[in-house]
Amino acid sequence: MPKTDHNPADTKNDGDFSVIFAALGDSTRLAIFDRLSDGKPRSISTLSDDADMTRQAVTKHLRVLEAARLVQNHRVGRESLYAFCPDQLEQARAYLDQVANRWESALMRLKTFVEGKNS
Amino acid sequence: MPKTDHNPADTKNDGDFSVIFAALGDSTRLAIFDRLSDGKPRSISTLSDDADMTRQAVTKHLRVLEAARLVQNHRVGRESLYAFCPDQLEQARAYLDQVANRWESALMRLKTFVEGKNS
DNA sequence: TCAATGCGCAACTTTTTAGTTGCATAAAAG
DNA sequence: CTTTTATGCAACTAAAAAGTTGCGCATTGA
Repeated sequence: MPKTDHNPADTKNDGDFSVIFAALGDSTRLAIFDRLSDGKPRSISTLSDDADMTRQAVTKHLRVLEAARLVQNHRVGRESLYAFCPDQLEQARAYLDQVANRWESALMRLKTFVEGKNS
Repeated sequence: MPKTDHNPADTKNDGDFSVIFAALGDSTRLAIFDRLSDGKPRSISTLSDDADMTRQAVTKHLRVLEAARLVQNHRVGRESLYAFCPDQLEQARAYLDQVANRWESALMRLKTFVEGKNS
């Protein structure tokens, strides 16, 4: 019932990417990430100003983004600045490209198959 | 505190994309989506075989993917077949490209600025 | 016809996530 | 030195997500 067996390298293969997508899968977090993509680091207070929720809530969202390594944090003085971090974005893009390519290949095979039958 | 005001077109702008990412933000769903990218539609039972959870749980995941329009469903006989659906994948890719481009532009501006100071 | 297969629906439990409030502390600004 | 600003931590509530079980029904195949 569960599985034939459990290949350890199997489930962790895409589990990595799902963390990135999960982090982006909340409109508040996506808005923050989007906003930080202009390269300017911002403090928690600044990011909270347009967020119609408490600063604490925003803090939690920022930590989710940080845990997914989509943003980086460094403290300067009394402020905690969050900055865009491009690495995982690239990972996500590469993964989606891979999936899209697999789909394209499937389309091509189908096309070839159909054409073969018609000729 | 909450906000200066609430621009109606503002929050819904990326809320659309967050639905896609949320759907992919679960390792079970991402694995299913990944698997279907080979173009072959599969039944719920088939997809449940490698999922180490109940068929009902898989069904729920499939409906989340369907609601995000990442997969399509059509029933044939007693089987409910789920098939890959490329449209929203393209949307997600386009969005990530856009963010990446904004980041690149920011980098370029910074580079130009620094070079300007050094000369 | 009868058993097996594939699903759907509904009710339910468990776990996570989102968000809040209250309080304490460090840094800046006056 | 006092006040304001920016943050952190902890405990808490509320709501959504993940997953289960039980049952009933339609399709398929023997």
